[in-house]
Amino acid sequence: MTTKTYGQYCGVARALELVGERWALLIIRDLLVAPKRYTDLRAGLPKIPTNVLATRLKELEQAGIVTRRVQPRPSGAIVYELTPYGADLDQVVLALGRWGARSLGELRPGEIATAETLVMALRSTFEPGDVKATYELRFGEVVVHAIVDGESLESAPGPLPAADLAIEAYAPLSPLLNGELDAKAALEAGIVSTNGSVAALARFAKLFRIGPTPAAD
Amino acid sequence: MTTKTYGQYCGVARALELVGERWALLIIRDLLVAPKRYTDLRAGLPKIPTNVLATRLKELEQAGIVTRRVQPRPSGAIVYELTPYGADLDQVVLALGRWGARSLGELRPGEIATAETLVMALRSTFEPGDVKATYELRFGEVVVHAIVDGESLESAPGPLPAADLAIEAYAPLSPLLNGELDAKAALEAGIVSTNGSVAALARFAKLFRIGPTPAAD
DNA sequence: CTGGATCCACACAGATACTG
DNA sequence: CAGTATCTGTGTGGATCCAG
Repeated sequence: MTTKTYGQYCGVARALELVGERWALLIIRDLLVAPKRYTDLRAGLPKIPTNVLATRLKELEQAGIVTRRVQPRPSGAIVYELTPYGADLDQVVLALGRWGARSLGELRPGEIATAETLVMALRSTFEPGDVKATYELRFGEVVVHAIVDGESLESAPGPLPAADLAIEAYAPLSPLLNGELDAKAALEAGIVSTNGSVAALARFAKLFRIGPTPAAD
Repeated sequence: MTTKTYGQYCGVARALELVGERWALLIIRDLLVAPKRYTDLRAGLPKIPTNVLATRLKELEQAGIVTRRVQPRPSGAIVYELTPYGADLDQVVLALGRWGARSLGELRPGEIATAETLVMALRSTFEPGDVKATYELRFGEVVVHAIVDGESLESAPGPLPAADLAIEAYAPLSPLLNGELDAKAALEAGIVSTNGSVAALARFAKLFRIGPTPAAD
């Protein structure tokens, strides 16, 4: 947003001037998971017009939120990465995701779920405790993992072959993600399948606030 | 946003579809402080085109975020109020305000500070403790108060005559609001004046994470 | 193939005037 | 007070094209 100000001396207004334009926070969401190239961003946001993506990246770079880096040869690739300042938007994105997930109903036609979305969903619903465990979560082609060690969570795209619990989730994912269904019921309803015990699944569900009544078997 | 979707099965994307349009979160910010009439909203957002305000209110009402209520006679006034669902956006607005406040520099020409902004700034920087105190904060015409009782904070527009500490703040407010100046230095630099002790001011600064090194005298 | 730039059509925002 | 109407301009969407 170049000259489009809200005319308010206010943190909320300033934030919206910087990252309030269309697509900006979705680009940032994807960069919060990992640095990415232009093409990776396009792949994760298939509906973004290429000129809008290019414009946003320039604006975000100008605002000091994103840096554009050219990889050393031979790759020579151009990588977009969040600055520490931009990375501080994680709390904003997580709060938005928590709130918006409640309005997630059925997967609508033409709508996609990416690994970045699943990673942010896990991060936004994580509740620190004293559990130590590793998980792999699959949703069709999309595979992410989570490594929980007490207070800390590390979640990223990709499998985790040695995971304590591997979960296969099917659409609709929303009842699972926003607490309308508990883990045991989800298993029985065939919404998830797992190669672990129901107890392990319930522990997973509790860690990530999935399901209103995490049941142990 | 009626038919403008991001094509992503994602809480962040859904949230942005609901409240990501221009002015929407600023309207919500003001309604988080208190229910308001159309004219009150206009007064707090002088730069919003009236047709945009009307459109947003209709969209937010349709989305179940805002309700439109007609007061009983004789007032007959129309009041806009957040639903519980809409009120849950407080964490989003507070996170945005915290992040954006860091980019708040000088008060720019034509820019205004409202009571709603100050209230949200206090709420977003509050750190629970075991302090029990009341404050009145004045910034020109704008007056807000804060009542702290341990974990709980109640902050709203308007004075609080019996406040333990009354603070008069002058522009630029930003060094005070985003931690570039400590309370004692702010007092000495004439950025604030107070009818309380420096110790009380330092306690206020610490409660609201104002200033890097809350100094006691 | 990556990393964009260019062009066009249009919906939405901005500004202002007007009304029940 | 609480909006609607109208006009204009810019940002967005969508498609295509281009250079390294």
